[in-house]
Amino acid sequence: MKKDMISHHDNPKTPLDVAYVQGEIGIPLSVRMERGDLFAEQCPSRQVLKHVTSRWGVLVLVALAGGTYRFSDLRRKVAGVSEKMLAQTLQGLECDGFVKRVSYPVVPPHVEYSLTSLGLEVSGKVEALADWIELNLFEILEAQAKHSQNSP
Amino acid sequence: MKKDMISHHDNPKTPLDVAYVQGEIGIPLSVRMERGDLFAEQCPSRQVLKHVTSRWGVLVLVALAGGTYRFSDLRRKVAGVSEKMLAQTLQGLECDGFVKRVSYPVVPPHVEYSLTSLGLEVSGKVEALADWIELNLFEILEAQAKHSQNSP
DNA sequence: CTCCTAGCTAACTTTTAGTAAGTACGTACA
DNA sequence: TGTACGTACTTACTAAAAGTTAGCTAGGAG
Repeated sequence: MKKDMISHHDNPKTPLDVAYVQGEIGIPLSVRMERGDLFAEQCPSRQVLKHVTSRWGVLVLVALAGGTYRFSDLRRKVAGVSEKMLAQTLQGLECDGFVKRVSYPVVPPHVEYSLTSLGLEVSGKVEALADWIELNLFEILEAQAKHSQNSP
Repeated sequence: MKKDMISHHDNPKTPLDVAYVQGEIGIPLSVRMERGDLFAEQCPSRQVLKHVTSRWGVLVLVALAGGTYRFSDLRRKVAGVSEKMLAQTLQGLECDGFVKRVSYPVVPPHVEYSLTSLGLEVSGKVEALADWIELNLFEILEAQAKHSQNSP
């Protein structure tokens, strides 16, 4: 029976979904006027969200809100990040237009990273979230402790 | 020489870091008064951030801002999420005290999920970020396109 | 007697993150 | 002359996480 073959990956449902899978992105003005929809499975906004909210993406955006950094300085600031993941994260944010990369052709290499105006905007949102978590951390830890009492 | 043995994992530096690795969390009032520090490698705020900004965590928090949902309704709303990941995400958010789970002992099972007051607060921050991305999606897509021109 | 439902969990596969090592190349030091 | 250094990466490998599929529960409908 074929109708039992419905898998976990349901087909796209929204008009935007249909547009996305048909590769119509970037062309029609009617679509360009609409906003993204994160609840739509195929919406490219999910990729952007992924970059922004990735483990290191958040910290890099918050760090760069403080100004221009070199690669190694950024790595020191964002404690725990590996060179590979920092490079990968920065590339992701750069291709989304959030981060500007300026490379000077000298030896040893000198590369500066900073936020674009678009990046400064997301950074603000991300920083608000980060701040809230930092401020309410101990309230959260108390809630965690209370929760683990119920199911030890 | 031992000082050459500095690995990628640098030792904790901040006072909070030291407190965290020594397991002093939850006890001293002097620390309880301070806020978390996401730039500190060992700070528990990073775990909370991970739950909140996880791929499905964001979407679940935004969805639940719209009210109380059952498991399956949530799964329909958050298109693309598997049962396993939804369960895992909800458990993470529940143990951080953001989500309240109410289970009715009936067959078939009936479970309702909603935000706590703490959850409503983070949800606000997360929603602001999500909204910004949805609103500015096409500006971002333009930046992406411009970027891929430079390096095809 | 069999299937259906809702909300999971266990076993397995695929994707992603993390670790260590290597690359480039001009300068400084031995 | 050689070799060690510094910065910003990349590559190869391994550990961890996410995704997929299948199964469980127990009462009610057919």
